[in-house]
Amino acid sequence: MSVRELPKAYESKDVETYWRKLWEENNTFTPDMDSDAEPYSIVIPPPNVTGVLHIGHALNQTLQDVLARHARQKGKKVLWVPGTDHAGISTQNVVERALLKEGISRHDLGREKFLEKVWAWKEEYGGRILEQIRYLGSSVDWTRERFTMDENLAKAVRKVFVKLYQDDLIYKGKYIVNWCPRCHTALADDEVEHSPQKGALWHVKYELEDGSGHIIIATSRPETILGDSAVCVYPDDERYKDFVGKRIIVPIVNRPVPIIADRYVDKEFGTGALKVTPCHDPNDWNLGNNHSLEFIQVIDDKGNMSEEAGSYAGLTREACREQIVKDLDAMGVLLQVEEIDHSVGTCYRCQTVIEPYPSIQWFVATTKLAPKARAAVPSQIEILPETWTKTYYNWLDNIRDWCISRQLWWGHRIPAWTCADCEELIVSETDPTKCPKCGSSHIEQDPDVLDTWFSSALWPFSTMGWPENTEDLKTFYPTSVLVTAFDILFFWVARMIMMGQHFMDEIPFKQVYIHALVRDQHGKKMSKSAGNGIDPIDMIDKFGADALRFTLTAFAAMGRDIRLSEERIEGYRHFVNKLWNAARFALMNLGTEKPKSMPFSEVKSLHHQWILHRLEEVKTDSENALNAYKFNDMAQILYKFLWNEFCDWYLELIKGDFKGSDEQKAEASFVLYTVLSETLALLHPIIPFVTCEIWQALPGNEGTDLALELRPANRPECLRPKESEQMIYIQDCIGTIRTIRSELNIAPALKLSAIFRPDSEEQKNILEASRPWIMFLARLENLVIDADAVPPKASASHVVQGSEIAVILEGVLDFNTELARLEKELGKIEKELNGISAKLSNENFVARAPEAVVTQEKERALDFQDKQTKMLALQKRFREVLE
RNA sequence: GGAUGGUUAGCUCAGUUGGUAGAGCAUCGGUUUUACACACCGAGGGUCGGGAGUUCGAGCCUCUCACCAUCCACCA
Repeated sequence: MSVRELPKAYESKDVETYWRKLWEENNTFTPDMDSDAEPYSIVIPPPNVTGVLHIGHALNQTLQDVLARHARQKGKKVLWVPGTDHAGISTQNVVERALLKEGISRHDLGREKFLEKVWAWKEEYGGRILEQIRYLGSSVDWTRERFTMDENLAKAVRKVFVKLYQDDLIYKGKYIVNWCPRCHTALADDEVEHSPQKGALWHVKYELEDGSGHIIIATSRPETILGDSAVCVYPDDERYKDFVGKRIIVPIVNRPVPIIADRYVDKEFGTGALKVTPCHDPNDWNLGNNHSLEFIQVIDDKGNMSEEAGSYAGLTREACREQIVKDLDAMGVLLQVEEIDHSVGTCYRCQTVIEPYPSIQWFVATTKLAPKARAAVPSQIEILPETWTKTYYNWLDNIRDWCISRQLWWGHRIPAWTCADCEELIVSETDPTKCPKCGSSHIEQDPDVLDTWFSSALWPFSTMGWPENTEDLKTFYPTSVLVTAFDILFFWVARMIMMGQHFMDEIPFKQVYIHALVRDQHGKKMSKSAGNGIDPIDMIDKFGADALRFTLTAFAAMGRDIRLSEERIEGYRHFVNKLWNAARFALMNLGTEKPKSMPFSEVKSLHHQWILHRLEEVKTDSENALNAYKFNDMAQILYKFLWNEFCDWYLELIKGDFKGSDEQKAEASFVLYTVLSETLALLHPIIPFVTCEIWQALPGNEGTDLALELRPANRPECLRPKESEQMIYIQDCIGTIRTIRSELNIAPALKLSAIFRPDSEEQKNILEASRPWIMFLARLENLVIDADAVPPKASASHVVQGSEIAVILEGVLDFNTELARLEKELGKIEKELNGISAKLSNENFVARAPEAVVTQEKERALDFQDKQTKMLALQKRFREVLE
């Protein structure tokens, strides 16, 4: 590779394409298994194979990449596993919809043909989201790409299922489950989303069979009246006490049913009497079992009224409700319609209203696995931010068994068979050919597949080759950290912990970092349907991947959601460009030779000492920030250093050096090269493309890849707090003159004269040494440094750290303006002094505050008094000019 | 109903054992100072949601109220 020169403007597109290709062709991010380095591993939260990269993925990817690249820089053996999830319902829906456009349903094709179609779809479009992840520059190991339906992962799934079954942790049974009539499958409790909706309570009169009275029942689902098999009241309820044990007539169907009593009923709600429909409500299901009631199923698997519904059979549940309400009204038993707000469960994939539906399903006894998973936090697994720990506990403490069977075709088919002859249930890792009990070959595999999250729960070890005891597994399990959003804490994180504990005898990750959800400017969750989404690919096209990455990193404060807008990304594009131009400036001055290195102890000039000192601080601070997962702090520390210190001051200060002596040039070249190189390395985890591009353009780096370089080591000998303070003093002096210029509206081109009156010998020396900088940066033509100098009356002055700075204004401007400025400044000082003296005159403060605080306040008071005295003198002098 | 987070400059947000309120963007004024107008120099702008308490001292700790989010549970 030859040296590639930096064009005048940063062109993200070409640069990103170049490096992406290079990294992939060289397998740059495939770990060296022979190395003895400390392992560091992350598994990607596998996005749905149907997915399109959204901004949340981009955040998730960026943070993981920052961690992975940083770990690599620390010399660790890093593995970051990429892959996708087969996403049962979503994918099946997508393919079904596509087929429907051709007028074909999956039933027309049959299971086998349909699955072929899904696989074909996956081959064609399933790589899309990984393709998009590539655009972000994620340093994953592409040679280890996984899919939850890969052969080996399927093997893992079967082994896990069989083992859990043998351990009595998987069981099969008939239960009322959440059923999506549109997707035509069961859903787990946490796959049901509750959304508030306007509804009604219909008050319906039920007559007692013996004619001795009636009970008014309030129901929000009148269509289920058809399936009523009891009326339930609270045991001691005065209103209904005498009715318990009698029979009551269900209207419409005229069915006599028992009146039962159960503490489950809430006396306060509605009329305090509950109609019981065991087949269509989970609570009623329990009542039905406990009280041995009749189970009458009036709604079928498609959400339509069944044969049991008599004349209503065939109607949709919505149409039936309408009709029944009319009929009840006609019969005169509908007494009242009360509007209510309640929440309705909907399918998290298609938003169809969930129907509680009794059916035979498979369950994982998560109630038994939960206590151990709970105990792992925080002793073995640290959840960050810590506040999520409580949420995690809360969920596990209230967990119910996990329904894992789905009535879909796309997914891991349940490895269970039933013998048609003897009804033996066979659960096996390998496909059986005959019944082990009766020897019959008439065996049928269970038609259901497993919940997508079942295979996802195995992801940390299945991707590494389990159940084989592979090198990957030995080296990289448990993984170092899991980075994810909180919305899948339950779906995924908790279940991975359970499975890891059960099958690996070890937790799957040591830390869980929960990052923010990305919202729009108004705090709304970004979504395609709301139309407020920011497409990361668009942003990359417009501003570059680095700009997007830096933005996301800078916004990733712990425990807070991110409100993102395009302007923010554009803003950080400026930062990338700033870095680019700083590098161009450096290259211009450095030439083509790598500067000759020198011992840092021989770096004598104040500005070099200062920037090297600051670089050390930045190394430490940014590292500490990242170790604490304070990504935003890390980004900000680097941003400010690069822009406000390196560019705004250091590059300006060395302009003179490059016009100066050979010695000056050599020193400046060496320090500039060092600081730029190391800053690039520090920034690299956040903005890999631009830093790599600049790096390879630096003399001596031809053909090298910054992604493979170690993080610059600390150099304690470069820490020079004292010299750093001195540099800041010089900056303050220059700033003061600039402020005077600006406030008095002095043309920038006009060169001025100034008198500095240092407060000490030390200050004098510093000022003398910095004379060229002050003259250049403050645009002076004449500078006197002398404690005894007397500034002319016509001058504007200011006090910096005890030294007076006077800008001579001889015939330059309006003196009233300067007087006004002085007065304003004096006002500020007085306000400060009042505050401090109020404190110091407070006996309690002096007596009780720590001595250091009191001393500090006293010193501040002295400083301000000194400043005040000097400025009052100036004011006086100035007034004399005006007279 | 239970829980969590938030309320700080016009906007988006930092603020680490309580000790001088910060940044970026936006605004305003000025600038062809040979890396960068995606820039440079400078300025203005906050009774830290309301109230009470603890303390010498509160953006930070306690209580309370309000509003905005979010999660969990759910009543027929």
